[in-house]
Amino acid sequence: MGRSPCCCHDAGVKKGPWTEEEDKALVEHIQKRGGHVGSWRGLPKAAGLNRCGKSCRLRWTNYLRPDIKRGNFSDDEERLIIALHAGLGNKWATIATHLEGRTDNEIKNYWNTHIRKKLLRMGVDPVTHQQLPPDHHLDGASASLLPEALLWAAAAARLGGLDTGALRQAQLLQHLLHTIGSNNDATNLIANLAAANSVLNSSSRIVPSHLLQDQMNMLSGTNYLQPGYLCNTTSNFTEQDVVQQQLIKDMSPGTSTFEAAGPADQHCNTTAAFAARDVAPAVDMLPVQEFAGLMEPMELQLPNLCSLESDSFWKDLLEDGYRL
DNA sequence: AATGAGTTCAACCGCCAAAGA
DNA sequence: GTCTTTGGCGGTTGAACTCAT
Repeated sequence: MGRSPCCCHDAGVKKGPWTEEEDKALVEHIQKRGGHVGSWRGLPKAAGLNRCGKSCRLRWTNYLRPDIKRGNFSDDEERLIIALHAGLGNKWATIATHLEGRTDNEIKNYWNTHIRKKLLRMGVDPVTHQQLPPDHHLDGASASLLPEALLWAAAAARLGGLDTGALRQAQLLQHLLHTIGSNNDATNLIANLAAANSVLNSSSRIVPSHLLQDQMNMLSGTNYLQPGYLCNTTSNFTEQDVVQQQLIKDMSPGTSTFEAAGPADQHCNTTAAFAARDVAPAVDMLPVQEFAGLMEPMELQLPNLCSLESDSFWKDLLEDGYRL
């Protein structure tokens, strides 16, 4: 025999919205035990609640826990959710572990009510993160792996046990991905990916050659990196981004390539400007030299580059990518 | 002010893997 | 080793709220 049946099936157990009194009883009970719940099944009786243990757990984890952050999602949080969802899919609990004080339920709700609609308005499939065809009818093959997800997986596999140098490489790669996301020229993108591979660490490449080839094959048959996908996705918060604030300072107003960029890209603010100036060299330029020149000033700014995330964040994210 | 449509989000439902008996 | 429960997860619902007419 196993354990006794779950209380959830008991008749007379209250359901629906929680009252203030119930909240108070639950919080006081858990606090009395030093924040340790023990058995959720036994909790309602011990706390004097006519509720199912499962309902108590949900109420505590999604609403009453003291470390839950209230209020609107910040722009950084929104960007992080999109990036994590691109790699992890609907794994809300895993995504929630990367957003301090946010619950999986809250993130799921925010995705379904805000981000999902936003992406659809932009013509981006919120499931695959690929651009929808003009008629918005997806074919089955469009659910292929993302370039970003593939790169993350490759980076994670490559890094294994993280050290400072490897972490730095990952940060640079992350920034590169963000930058090239606003570039509409697949040829230049491939050239710069190859360059990045060479420059980041010539003795220990982040992106294995065969995966880079996969990227090239994928990009040649996809419209994922259409103008403004990532930069439009993030267009309402990149102004606050530390990296881009730095880039604004670096930009000279009369830079010809910036002025030559289309209105849509200019709308994408500094990310597009950065891409137009530095990451989209003519095909006949030497990509390695171009990229080396690009990375040099960035490396000096590294302490600010990923101010949003801690080292453990990156380690966790890379491990998630590896498990994909 | 009344009403209906649209939106939000707390809570529930059902499934599954892990663990206990 | 098998059966059963528990805890956790993702999907879904519906009451409350907001907005437009």
